[in-house]
Amino acid sequence: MTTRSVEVDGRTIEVPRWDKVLFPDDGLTKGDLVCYYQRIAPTMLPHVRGRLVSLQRFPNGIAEAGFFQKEAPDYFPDWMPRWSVYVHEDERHQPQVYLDTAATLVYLAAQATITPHVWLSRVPHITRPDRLIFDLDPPEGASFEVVRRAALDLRATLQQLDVPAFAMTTGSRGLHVVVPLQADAVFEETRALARAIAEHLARQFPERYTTALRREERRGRLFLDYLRNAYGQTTVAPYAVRARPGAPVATPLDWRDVQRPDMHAQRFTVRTIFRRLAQKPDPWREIDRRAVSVRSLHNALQRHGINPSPEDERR
DNA sequence: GCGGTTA
DNA sequence: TAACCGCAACGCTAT
DNA sequence: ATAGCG
Ligand SMILES: [Mn+2]
Ligand SMILES: [Mn+2]
Repeated sequence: MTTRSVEVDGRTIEVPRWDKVLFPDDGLTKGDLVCYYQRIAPTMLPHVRGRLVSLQRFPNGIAEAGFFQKEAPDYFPDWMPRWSVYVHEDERHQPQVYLDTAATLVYLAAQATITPHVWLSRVPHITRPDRLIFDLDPPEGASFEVVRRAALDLRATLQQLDVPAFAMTTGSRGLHVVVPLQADAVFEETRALARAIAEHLARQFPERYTTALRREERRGRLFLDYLRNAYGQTTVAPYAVRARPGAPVATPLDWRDVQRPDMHAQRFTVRTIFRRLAQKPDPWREIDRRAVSVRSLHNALQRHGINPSPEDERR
């Protein structure tokens, strides 16, 4: 009927309901989504290859409820890469998909995966993250300007520590600030360091930032969210499409982009991202070459008197 | 989107 | 035969 | 114990 096949990496992938409109406001179809991921794959893959993925799927379009899916079902093709993952809550292992080639991205899009969310680590060392992330969203009622400022403040802090930092629009409300790591420590350690950095910045500007987990205690201040630095946690993949009107794309930025007063979380979309990439290459293309060891990060924090509180070092 | 379960 | 359903989960805090 | 939060 409306099923069409595409050829990717020498594989034939069936795309059911090729003409199904997934973004009603924009007229974007599943075919458009499939073509997007096929075209973005060369730029996107270096950032997501080997990462386990949580699928955010919308078979009936974004006007209907979607769902998340982590466990790889038996009906996914044999060639889709799977890794056995221990799930604490279930006290068992289960197969999950990790991203590998353009074909994996295209197959997931054909399954109406609008947004892949990825781990901070990669197969085979899934307990050792190669990313440290801060998630910055505007507090209730605040403008994006607050987020932009926070990202620049956080960058300044990291710069003082000689730690590389990269920024990305999330395509929804805020920004991610990302530090590339050499995957030489487990999540418990990286989360403690992220927390120490966040608490340091919140102490420096207590009227603007907070690390309080209790909502009520935040009182209009931006929450420096370090909590995603944990096993099994996912964040929106670089160059993923978001299930929102306009089909915004989570877009890696350079710091010049962040300095622009007109920057915002949904600045780039499926319809505009390739124009941007033609104008300037992927700002993150060197991110892995700049990875720092967690040991050096720890030492840099100590030199500056930024230490994990005793509570964080207990096991 | 699809497999499994229920009416 | 078709309608309906499920499909994620970590670490922490508050209750 | 369970529920809520990001
Ligand atoms: Mn489960
Ligand atoms: Mn966010």
